[in-house]
Amino acid sequence: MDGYVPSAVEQKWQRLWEARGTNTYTREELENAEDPFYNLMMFPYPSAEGLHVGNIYAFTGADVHGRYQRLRGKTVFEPMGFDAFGIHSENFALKIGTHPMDLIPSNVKNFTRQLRRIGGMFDWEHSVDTTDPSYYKWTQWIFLQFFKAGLAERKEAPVNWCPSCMTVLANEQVIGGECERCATPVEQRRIAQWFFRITDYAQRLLDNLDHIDWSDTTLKAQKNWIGRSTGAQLHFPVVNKDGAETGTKIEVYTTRPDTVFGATYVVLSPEHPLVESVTDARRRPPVYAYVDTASKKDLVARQKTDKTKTGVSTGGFCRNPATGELIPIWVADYVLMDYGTGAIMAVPGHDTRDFEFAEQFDLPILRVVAAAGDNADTPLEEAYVGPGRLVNSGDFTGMDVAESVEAVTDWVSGQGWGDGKINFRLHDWCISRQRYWGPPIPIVHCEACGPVAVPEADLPVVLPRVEDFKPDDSGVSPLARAEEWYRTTCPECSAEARRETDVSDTFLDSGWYFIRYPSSDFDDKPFDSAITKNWLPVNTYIGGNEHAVLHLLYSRFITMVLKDLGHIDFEEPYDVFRAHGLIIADGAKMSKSKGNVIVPDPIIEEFGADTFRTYLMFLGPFGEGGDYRPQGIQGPFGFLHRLWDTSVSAGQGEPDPDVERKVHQTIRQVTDQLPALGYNTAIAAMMECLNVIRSGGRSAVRAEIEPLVVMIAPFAPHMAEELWERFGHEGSVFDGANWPEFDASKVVESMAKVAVQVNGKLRATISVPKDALEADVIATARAEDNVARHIEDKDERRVIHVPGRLVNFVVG
RNA sequence: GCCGGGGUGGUGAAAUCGGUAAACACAGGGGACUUAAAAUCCCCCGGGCUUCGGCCCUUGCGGGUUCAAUUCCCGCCCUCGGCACCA
Repeated sequence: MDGYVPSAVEQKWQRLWEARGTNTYTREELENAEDPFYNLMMFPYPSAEGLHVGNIYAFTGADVHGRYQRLRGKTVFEPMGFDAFGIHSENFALKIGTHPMDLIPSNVKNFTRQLRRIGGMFDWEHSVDTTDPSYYKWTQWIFLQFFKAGLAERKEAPVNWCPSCMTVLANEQVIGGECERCATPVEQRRIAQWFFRITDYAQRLLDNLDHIDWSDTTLKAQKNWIGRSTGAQLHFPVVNKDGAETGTKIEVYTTRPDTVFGATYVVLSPEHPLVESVTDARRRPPVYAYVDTASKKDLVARQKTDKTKTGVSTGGFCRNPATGELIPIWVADYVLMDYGTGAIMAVPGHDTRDFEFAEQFDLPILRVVAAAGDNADTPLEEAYVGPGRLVNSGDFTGMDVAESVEAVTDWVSGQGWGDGKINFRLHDWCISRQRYWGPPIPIVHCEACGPVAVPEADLPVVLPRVEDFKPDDSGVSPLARAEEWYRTTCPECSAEARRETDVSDTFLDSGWYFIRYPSSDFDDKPFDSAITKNWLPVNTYIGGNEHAVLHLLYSRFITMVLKDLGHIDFEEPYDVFRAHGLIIADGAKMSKSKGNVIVPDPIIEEFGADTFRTYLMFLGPFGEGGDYRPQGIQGPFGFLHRLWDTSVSAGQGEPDPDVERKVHQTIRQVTDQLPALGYNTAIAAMMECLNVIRSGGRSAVRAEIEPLVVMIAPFAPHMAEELWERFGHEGSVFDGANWPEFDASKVVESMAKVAVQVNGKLRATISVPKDALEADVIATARAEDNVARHIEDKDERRVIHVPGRLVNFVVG
């Protein structure tokens, strides 16, 4: 008998798959595919280190799903590509002094080699590389569709700026107000940037969450991120020194319009346009100084919540429209310009932030909500935000807060100084990056015509190879130094003009790649409509929850817009999304600094890809991740060896009835668990089954072992192919609906094991016929020595019988 | 602070429409086979007590509901991930 040699089997089948085109499709095959199943996984960023275990874990879990669908007879399209633009590649390239245009291709090559080695069912004929001009040509095309539809606009926005690195920093690169690399204090700068108007779609992005089948945690993350809140927008009239209205009104947004009677001051954000006009002449120096300081702070420090509140009085006043009283106007950086109207009515009695601020600056705190047991004069030790009744609130005094929001809003809008309003936390999507390594934004700036779209026929706007791509003090992209590149003529008036020198965000690259995959061989269009119709939306998308918000939200948004513009006929890109867990080592996230990074190549070398895949799927629930322990791989390794030995030595003949029952039970369980991504328990069930088949050293007949070979195929595809061939089948196990069926009549047990308890404590276990009468089961249970001992001399109060599970005697 | 996971043997974990807690596997121990080793097969493996029949305790902690709670309810603690003054 020949033994299992993983490397030989794996090389053989990887060669055969490639030669036969087992996993690749031609254009005609994609057009005509029957029962198509688009199995998508999040494409990787091809780092210089190569694939890490986390990647392999995610891809294997997704590949298992695709292979299972294929064994069920679906035509499964499972593409793989590379998300290779962006700041990570660029910083790494700068660090090692290699140009990203040289670095990325070699990383991609290495990734491809590793990906082939783990035995994924990837269609390499339909790969994408976001840095390839043939791909980003269409990323630019998408930008143009947004631009033409009025969904892309240029406006000033603050960014983090490190004066030492001379670069724009992302929020996560600012640690404690300092640059993560050089510890220089970070400043804020205002730069004109391109935005996509995702907030126009906020409500739809939220509503659709109700009818897509996604992991619950992901849905919740999206919901929170969109952050819909209902409230009201109120106007507070500004008054002059004599108390007369100036005609200017401060718009505030509040979710608690019912507490307006308790608004004892108003706060403007430092960036608010009314700051200047409401400030009293004598208060200008401190107010301007405060605004100046606030604008210099980096964006992260600006939003820190644990610092003590700062602010400055403007000396100006406005009228609380509910009480008619004059209240002061302050400026404070705890009010953010980007949310609501950039101004708030402060209700210190019932908002913790306002309370804190009022204490700090000795502003009046008024109670307008009383909890049960409190009255209008009960002093407030802290802001009260709970339920209760309105007090000190004019005609509304006495009303329950549960109804008061609506009632006050109605009153306010009747009075004409406000209206109900819905707000979203979601901001417009800033897609500009003042960086080099990304697709140039396809816009030409012309003195006369303003920003003009590059004609689609002129795409792609190729990113030029510039050797000096280091960012500098200008705060604009390194492309702004490539004069021969950016100088051009206006597509509309032919005057001298200048190209946009910002590149776009990588989330734009990854926002539509799944649409490109099946059409990746078309040069003349981003996607073919017939193929797109046949394959999209994606059936199952598997990826990490770290992308629960941004990537998934942006790709939903792009899909929605493409639908509205008539390019596609669906608006949600992924029917099913499942988040996988994180793989950790020694109870901690893998990281170089901890020295617990698992390098996959030597493991595959030693045990083979099939064992590695099976182990990764076995070590914990796929949705939750697990702890990688090097020794644990012995389990699946031994299991696959035993499965091999059992298969190659299997004889002909009738299956043993007990073994056959176990096999059918196993088919049922695995068929149940695989589509639900219950991989670890499915593998355990197969191990258990093999243990029964081999128990006492018995050898199997083929009918007993063959279903197991097919069921292990998603996990150990190479080995399954080899054994399938040795069983005498033609071609690949994955060509055809070869998944085994279980026979319900062969699953049932004739005897049931029943637990016998006395007062809930286990006293015996009995075996009774499955269809035994209740009276007989109870009689058998009562007759057990150890049961009889515990119930004699006692009152029997109740007997509980759960058929097939237990009998419980309640005595006392 | 808020949102979302999660806390079960020496270890990774299973079992959550309430019904025998610890399946499967790793590590460990014992045995069979072998000249030997590997492989394979069999047995033990949460803690304590035991007259070897069993008994008691045990799913982060404290309460509760129930004949019965890892599972449901209330109040805590710890931990991981995400968000962070969102008015």
